[in-house]
Amino acid sequence: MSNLKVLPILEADAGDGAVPCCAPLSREPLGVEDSERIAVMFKALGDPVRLRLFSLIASHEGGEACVCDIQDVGVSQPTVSHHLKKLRDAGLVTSERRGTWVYYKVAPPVVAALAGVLDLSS
Amino acid sequence: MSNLKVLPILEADAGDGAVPCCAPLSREPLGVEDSERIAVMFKALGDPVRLRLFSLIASHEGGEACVCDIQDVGVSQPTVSHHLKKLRDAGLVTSERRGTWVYYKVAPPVVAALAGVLDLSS
DNA sequence: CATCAATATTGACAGCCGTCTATGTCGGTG
DNA sequence: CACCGACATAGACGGCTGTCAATATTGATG
Repeated sequence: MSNLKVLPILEADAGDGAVPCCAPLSREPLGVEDSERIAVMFKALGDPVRLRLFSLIASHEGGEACVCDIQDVGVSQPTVSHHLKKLRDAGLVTSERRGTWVYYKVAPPVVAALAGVLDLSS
Repeated sequence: MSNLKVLPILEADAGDGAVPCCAPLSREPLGVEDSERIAVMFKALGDPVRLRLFSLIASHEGGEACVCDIQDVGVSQPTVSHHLKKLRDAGLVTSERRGTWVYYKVAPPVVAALAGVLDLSS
């Protein structure tokens, strides 16, 4: 059995605990290119509102959430939309329109990548 | 045996894989307070130069590095110093003066906290 | 004490970022 | 087609951030 768990969202997607993006932080220093790519993800999570939005999406039933479910974070609706766009541009979430509503969910490869950076692969 | 590894730096420090700071991102939404505290860490890692500096410290022999060992990241010396201060203010690293040199190392509780946020505790 | 090497601090400046209001777009409904 | 609700985009604005050159501080060394 696997003692190693990542996000539930990921478990349904792939059984590998492999590092999909780059070397772990603690093994060898990040190259310039890797650091730029990964910093984009950390930067996106580096705002309290965005972190809460991401958390709300990740913890929502089914691993996805409608904007209307998560938009009560203390800022205006356009600001929420702006932050969700940033999360999407950073590759952390994906969005899909279904009728009137837009659903966001955590992008599967991403959290695995972050986990890999923190050295969880072995 | 433990299938679960965190940073080597941490392994020597504590055997627990417990969550030291807050609920994992994927289980329940982060509170306002938690999100602000954790966002500080992500934000500090959200700059390519700081991420490289952190990686250089984490991957350096003994888990610590002198500034002179890691300051070749393409920016001026004051800028390196500025970034190291930011990492320290974010609680990601600690610094210690030994003679002429200043040594930085990864703050043990921190990476465990980040790992906890990404849900690696169970 | 004078000097040097390693690191930190200060001050300045351009550019990015988070926020808002106003407005646009798109789908559903009558 | 007209209207409404959900969400996105545009534009503006104040504040923060990354960078540098210049200077200060701190410890070792002669």
